[in-house]
Amino acid sequence: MKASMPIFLSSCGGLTAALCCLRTPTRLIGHNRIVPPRCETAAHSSGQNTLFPCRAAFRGVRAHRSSTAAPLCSDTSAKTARLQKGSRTSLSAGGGRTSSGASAHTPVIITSAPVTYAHGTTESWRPSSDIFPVKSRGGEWYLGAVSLSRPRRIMPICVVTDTGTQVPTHFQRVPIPHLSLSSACSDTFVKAKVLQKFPLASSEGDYDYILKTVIQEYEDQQNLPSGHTSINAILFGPLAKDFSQTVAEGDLLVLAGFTVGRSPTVKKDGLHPCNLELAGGDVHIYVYPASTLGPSPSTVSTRTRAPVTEAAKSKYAYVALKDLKAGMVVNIYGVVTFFKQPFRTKGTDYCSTLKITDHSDAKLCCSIFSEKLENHPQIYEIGDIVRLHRVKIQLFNGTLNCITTLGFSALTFDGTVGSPIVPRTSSSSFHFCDDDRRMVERLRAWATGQLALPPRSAIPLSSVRPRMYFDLTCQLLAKAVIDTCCTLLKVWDGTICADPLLSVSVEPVTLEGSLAVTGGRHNLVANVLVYDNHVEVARRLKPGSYLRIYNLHAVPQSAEMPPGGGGGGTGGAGHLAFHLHGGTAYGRGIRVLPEDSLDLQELKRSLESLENDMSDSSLIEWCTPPESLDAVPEDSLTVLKCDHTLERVTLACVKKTTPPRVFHVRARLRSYQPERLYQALKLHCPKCKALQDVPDEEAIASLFREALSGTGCCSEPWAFTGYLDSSDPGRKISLHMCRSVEKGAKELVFVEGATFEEMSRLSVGQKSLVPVRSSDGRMTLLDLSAPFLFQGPKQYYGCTRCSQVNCVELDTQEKGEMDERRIAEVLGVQPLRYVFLMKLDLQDNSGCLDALLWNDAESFFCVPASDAEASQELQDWIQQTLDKLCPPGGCLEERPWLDLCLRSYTVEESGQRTVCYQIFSTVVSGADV
DNA sequence: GCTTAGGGTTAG
Repeated sequence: MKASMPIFLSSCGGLTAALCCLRTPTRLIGHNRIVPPRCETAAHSSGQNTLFPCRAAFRGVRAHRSSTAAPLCSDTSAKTARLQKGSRTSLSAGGGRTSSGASAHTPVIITSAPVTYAHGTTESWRPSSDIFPVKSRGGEWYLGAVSLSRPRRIMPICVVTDTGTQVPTHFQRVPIPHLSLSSACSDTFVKAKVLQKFPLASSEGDYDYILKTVIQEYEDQQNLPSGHTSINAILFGPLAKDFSQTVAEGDLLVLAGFTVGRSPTVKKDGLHPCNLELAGGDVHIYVYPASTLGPSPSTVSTRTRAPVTEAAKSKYAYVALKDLKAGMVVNIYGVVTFFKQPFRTKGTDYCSTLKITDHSDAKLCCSIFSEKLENHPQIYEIGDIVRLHRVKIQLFNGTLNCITTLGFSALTFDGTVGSPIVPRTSSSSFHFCDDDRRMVERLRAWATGQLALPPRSAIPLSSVRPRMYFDLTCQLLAKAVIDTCCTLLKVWDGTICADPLLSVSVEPVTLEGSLAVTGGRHNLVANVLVYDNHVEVARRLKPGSYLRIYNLHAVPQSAEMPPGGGGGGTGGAGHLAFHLHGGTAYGRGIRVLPEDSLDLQELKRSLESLENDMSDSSLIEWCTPPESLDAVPEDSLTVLKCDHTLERVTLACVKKTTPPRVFHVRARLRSYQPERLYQALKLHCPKCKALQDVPDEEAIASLFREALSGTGCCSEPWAFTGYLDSSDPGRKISLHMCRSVEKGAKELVFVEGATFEEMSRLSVGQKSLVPVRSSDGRMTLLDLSAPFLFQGPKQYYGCTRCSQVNCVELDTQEKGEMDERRIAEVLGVQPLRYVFLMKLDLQDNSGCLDALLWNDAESFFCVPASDAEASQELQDWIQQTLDKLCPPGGCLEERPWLDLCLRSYTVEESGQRTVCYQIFSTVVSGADV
């Protein structure tokens, strides 16, 4: 006898069995087990630290991406000459420029290096259409055909003198921090200032010349995204030569037609991990000479901006701290020995408290008042050097201190000997000269020899011990408001704490940011609880930014926390939580460190070595905002039905996280198993979790034939028995009705002596037929590998393990109809449930992933599996659906996108843990209408 | 125009 050996689905099983079953649907697999997800409803309920990336973290990004074609320059005054709408520039061969519009509407750009043709040129022209295409229409510049002529050598570098010029509206600006290896470069541009231009170099490769330049995102946007704002751009060939001749440091560029490559110097220069490569005819560069630019945009810190004036001698006098007297208004220099980040006073201002000393060995406490945070000195650590202008010396409690007076300003410098002397300031205009440089160097050198100066207190997470107070330099990954006086910050610094870290989970919707970049690695993420006055600062922090948190307290948990309690914290005794207590004692506070801060070097090294350990894609994950996925214009063929709002992530991101988790992904269906639908239909025992194939008809027919031999008389007290002629001469088919027929169970008929084919024919239009055989004078069911119940076209199976059938004794007290469940119960049969089980091979731009379609498969197709089993029409419908999701023969790029809700979970089999994924809460479009 | 703070651990 051919019997189905089931696959078992229980709490200790594995995925492989199910997949085996998919691959070899008619072969029977025994005693393997599959784990259904332990966490059926909420991935974060397991107590693990789970994160659901929140859209809010990228709000700024989206806002930016939607605003295409921002004016290149803010000056769009009426003096800007423009072409009339629809007009076209043409230039005569004989000399003077002619235009279909008035001369007042002549474009004032146009250059083709090495000779620049600018507004008012007397160069002679003739029509040509093969030159750098520029067209002005409605006041905007387009890349399109234009008839300018007499090009000598036409290169795609344009010097723009019209400050109202705009880029074509279909071009989209990409902020440099958002560039990644996977960036789509067509119809995009970057807008950046030339920080550094290296000398033109000759090259032996495909190009004769090569030139490197460092450009920086042009800071004219509110909420400039965090990340690397400076990037290397490499120009090749004639372009490099022209760039060398045309462009100067300080110029503003608009670059289009570039490609993005990996920067080989990222470790050395600490700039963007990618570089821009510019070669060939697709490249277009608009150059806005520094002289034509207005004042620098003011929305972003100008900490690295070059001073406006630089002279050898200072026009300011600085007083040594030992020479200060009460009542003086002075300019001073000092080395910071204590400081508090600006905090709100009871008055109108923020106050920074600092204590400084200098080579005269005097000490001075300073109170800096300003209602603008940017006017406060940007002090990152003890040892920094400050220059304070116009402070008033006063006596308080017998000691001198100083406070700000009108005209106060501050510069801050890193205190490390030998490091670049770059003043930190928000002021666009400040005086800085060689005297200042010498003063900073002198104070640095002096401070280095001062043992009395307090040590710097920033340490990595790996050095943190329980109960310590310390300063942490870190990157903010995500944050969540806990209540009005507490905010949670999830941070990391790339090092692993020796003590286990407390894990704090919060409602997914409240979390802003993403932990995806950590790849789900344990003990990397510190949970910082920020209290009281620091909540205001925390509210302004953007995930991805770099922070220094001062006087952070490592607090070991005293006892095991109750599951789900205590604000979602999990972890046993000794797990470290980090508290930034209220108040400003010991300089407690938070400071955002700029991307290019020297103070971030160690952190970046740690994060870099982590990244090297992880796949390259992790970098791309971090650099690529999820909005790039949103940009996919196609509609999805599936619809999410879940009630949670999750940031959509890539499949690579899904694979990097630790289960259990829930994700939203958008992917294409590369293939699916099994290929034949009937093989996807399984029988599942809800009791023992066994999963088995639906027996094929031949096997069932064989069971029925075997049962014929046992036919004989039995002594069941049937209420009624009728007989039918069978297809075999002499064989009768008995139809028994039990005594309960008198009570209403009349549609339950026991059929003895029928073949499977006869049984199938008999069941047409019948409510409930149960095939039986006689054994030792008693009536019993057939082997449970055959259906135990026929209802019209539907056939029901029982679990051979869990059913307890002896003889059929149907002396029930039933009244009315019995459904299949009740019939099974009365017969002692544990019914099996029809289920779908498929493996979908998904792919997106980041990679591929196998996901099971199982528990939610019926709702995915909106077809009950038991109905599909009996309905050719429904099976055809499912097959057509699968053909739509994964058109046979088509290439992957042509396949539709599918929005999917995925859940990850772990299964354990033979001591091996495997991560599995299932599709949930997803419905094929139109299936549910 | 004046005031604010005036260092020195929360107690979650």
